[in-house]
Amino acid sequence: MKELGYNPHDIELKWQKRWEESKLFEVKEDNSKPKFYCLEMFPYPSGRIHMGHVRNYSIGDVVARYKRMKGYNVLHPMGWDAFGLPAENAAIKHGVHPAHWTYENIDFMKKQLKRLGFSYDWSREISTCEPEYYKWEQKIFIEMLNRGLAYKKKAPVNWCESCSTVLADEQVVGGKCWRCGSEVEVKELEQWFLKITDYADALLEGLEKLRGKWPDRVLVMQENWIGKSYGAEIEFPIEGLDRKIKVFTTRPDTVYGVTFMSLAPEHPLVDEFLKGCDEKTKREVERLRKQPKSARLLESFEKEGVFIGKYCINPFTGDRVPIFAANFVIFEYGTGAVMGVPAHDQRDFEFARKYGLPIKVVVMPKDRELKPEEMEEAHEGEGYLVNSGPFDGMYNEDAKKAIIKYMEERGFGRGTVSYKLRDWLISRQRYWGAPIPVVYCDKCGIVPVPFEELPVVLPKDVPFIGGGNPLEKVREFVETKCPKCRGDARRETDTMDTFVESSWYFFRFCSPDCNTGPFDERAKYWMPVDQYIGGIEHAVLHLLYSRFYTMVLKDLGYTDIEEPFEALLTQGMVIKDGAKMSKSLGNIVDPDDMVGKYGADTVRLFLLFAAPPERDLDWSDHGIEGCYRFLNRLWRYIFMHVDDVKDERGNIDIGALSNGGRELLKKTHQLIKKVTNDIEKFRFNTAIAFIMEYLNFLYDIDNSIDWNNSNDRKVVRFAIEKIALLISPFAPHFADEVWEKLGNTGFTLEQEWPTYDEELAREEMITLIIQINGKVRAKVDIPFGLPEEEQKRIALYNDRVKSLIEGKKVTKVILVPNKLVNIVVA
RNA sequence: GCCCGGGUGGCGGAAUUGGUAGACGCAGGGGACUUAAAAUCCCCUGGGGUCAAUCCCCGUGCGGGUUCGACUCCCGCCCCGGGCACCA
Repeated sequence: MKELGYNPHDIELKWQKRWEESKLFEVKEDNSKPKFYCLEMFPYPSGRIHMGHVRNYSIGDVVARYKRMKGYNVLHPMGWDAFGLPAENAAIKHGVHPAHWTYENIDFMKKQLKRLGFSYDWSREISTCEPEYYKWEQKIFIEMLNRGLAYKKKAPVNWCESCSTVLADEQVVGGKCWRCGSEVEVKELEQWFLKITDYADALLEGLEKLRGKWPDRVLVMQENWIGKSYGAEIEFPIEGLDRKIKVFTTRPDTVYGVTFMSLAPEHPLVDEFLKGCDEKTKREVERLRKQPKSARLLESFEKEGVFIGKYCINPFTGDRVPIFAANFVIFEYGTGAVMGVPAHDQRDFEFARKYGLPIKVVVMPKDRELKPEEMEEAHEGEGYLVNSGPFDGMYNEDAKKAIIKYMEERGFGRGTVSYKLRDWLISRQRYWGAPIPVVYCDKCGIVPVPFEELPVVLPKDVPFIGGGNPLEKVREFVETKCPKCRGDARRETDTMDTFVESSWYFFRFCSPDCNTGPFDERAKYWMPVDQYIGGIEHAVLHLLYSRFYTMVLKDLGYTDIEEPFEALLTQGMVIKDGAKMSKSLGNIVDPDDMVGKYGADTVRLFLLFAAPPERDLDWSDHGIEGCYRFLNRLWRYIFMHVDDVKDERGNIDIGALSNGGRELLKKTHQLIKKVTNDIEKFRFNTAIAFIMEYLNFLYDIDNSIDWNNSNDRKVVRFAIEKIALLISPFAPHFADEVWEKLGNTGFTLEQEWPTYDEELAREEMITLIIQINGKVRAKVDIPFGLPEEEQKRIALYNDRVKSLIEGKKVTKVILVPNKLVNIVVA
């Protein structure tokens, strides 16, 4: 018997070659099998794969391989989110062309992924920077433009100076750029937007369908982001002018308590009123306007207002109400105007106290009497209306409805809803992105590029010197003819946000070679994605945009799918020494080093074993050592016995087994059951733990196996074969090597997932726990399934129990059959 | 402030339709093998008590409660991570 050491490097390269040669991972539509679309978020080709990628893709590979063995026709593609700023920054810094930089990275990272042995159908690989890809993105954009879903407007937008481009709201995190972390400023610019707000309700309702299949926190984050609130619009006439101020409020029940009005400093009415104001007031308002938006949005920021000399009339009371420009009012939210009710809104309360404005109580709590002069804070809770004319005495929740009805009948207000979600700003003033396919003509205005002329190809020859979009400097690109009138025209030089590419790439994977549209009927077979796996950081970015795009594609007639991702798994970060791996902390562990040292199977196994997928994973150099030891130990066991059992095929005669053989058979069925159930629940860590436990068991009973008994040997063969199949999703190279050593042909991936026999998996002996008053006092091994009375009797007549309960009164005996007896004594 | 997670040995983590707390791995200690080391194999390892035990007490962030029995359920807190937040 020769015993060779475990050599992951040789084994892994051998199987990777064979998988590739046999096109094992390539799939076609096949109606005879149920389909399963398993997708992991595709990477940005930044240069090297990092441990977070490896974790993400290891999880995905378990799912894809397991489902394949379960008989599904599995689509498991991979590609590149290839447009983006780092490529362009590299060009400016090092003088390499972004395309060159990107393709080199793709090349390198693809090799890394292949070396890890993931089961991707590489024939479907896509890179979003290719004209064959973004051509369709441009077509969809034009269709959106034609439907009014894409539009251009001048608006205050987020500007990142260090990236020298604008950002969408979702891409500003805590006032900082999501990519580079530098402070974002507000600029007034004319920009392209996508009308995601048209889909606010659909996006919200869609979340209901995803409940239970997406993590709750992602649903909550999207819900918060959409920020739907119910309320009313109320119109306040302006004194001495035939104009009205429209406010949005969620508390129409407090309208009788309005004592001032506040407008966002940017509100157009403020400009009008300022005309009649003195210089000091003008300067004050100007000062408020100049306060940086990011600072203004902090709760701790001082609330300031300026009286701008005008009054409006409360349509309910006829009261004269002074109008302020106030820095806490956000122009973009609601109507940019807020009615001030100091008695019932904390912020208004503070404002009123600061500027000496009256406080009028209109909602009285049940249990106490509010007196304005004694109040220390606003009463924002429930109560009954007072000082509210015809609504006095009404419970405030009922009053909301009654007041809305009242003003709707009289025409100065109505019930409405408001959203926090704003339209998606997609223009980027950078080169390395998909060109926005429109031209500007002095005569015809904004003209979309006709379909036949797509794609608008990104010119290759541009100067990368930094400072502004290089496309503007390319005359051959900018100077063009108007598609309508053929006159001189200017081409749009903004490119699209790279989140646009990733909003529909999962459709493209279904038919990546389609040249008649973004995708074809094959998408109907594959979509939706059955299991999507990626980081939580995309909760309101990519995952929201993709849902929006899918809905748009449905409305444009491209698909019937409503939600792109049927189920979502968000994996945690890989951290080291309590912090996220980063260059600055110097705690990066490079996957290549680990693969070089231990092999891909060990690296994958460790990432799956060290923590459940959704939780953060602490990288441990010792921990991976343990997984390597485990594979070595498993290898040794198998090669100690493989020659003895290799030819022992055929049915096992259970009656002819030794005790050891019978035990092993039972434990093997338990193994199949445990691993199967755990994978179904994404509990890969406990599945692997049980395989480890099983291996310890194999060593323990090695001497109890009757090696002269052919049936015992058959059981050992059975055990080794099942291990190979069960470990295949976690350590596929190892699995195929074992499979082959057993004299089998083909790949484990092509085998059926093992099934277990409930009867054979059952323990015939169980440990009965005997408690007295809830404390464990004895344990006794008894056969499974004894009559209940018998189990109680065994407990009560146990020697130790007898001595402990002697002289005491047994008041109750509780039995959990085959598990536990609790004897309650007085 | 509001909304989600989470708090279990020296560490990563097991165990919840309420039923042996600490599986598995790491680290640590002891032993075997070896001239030696590495590798491997075996044993021990939550805290405390007792000469010792197959014994007793304590123990799942804290304080109460429900229950024969609580890591698990309920009430009130504390701490950590994340999201939202002057949103009218």
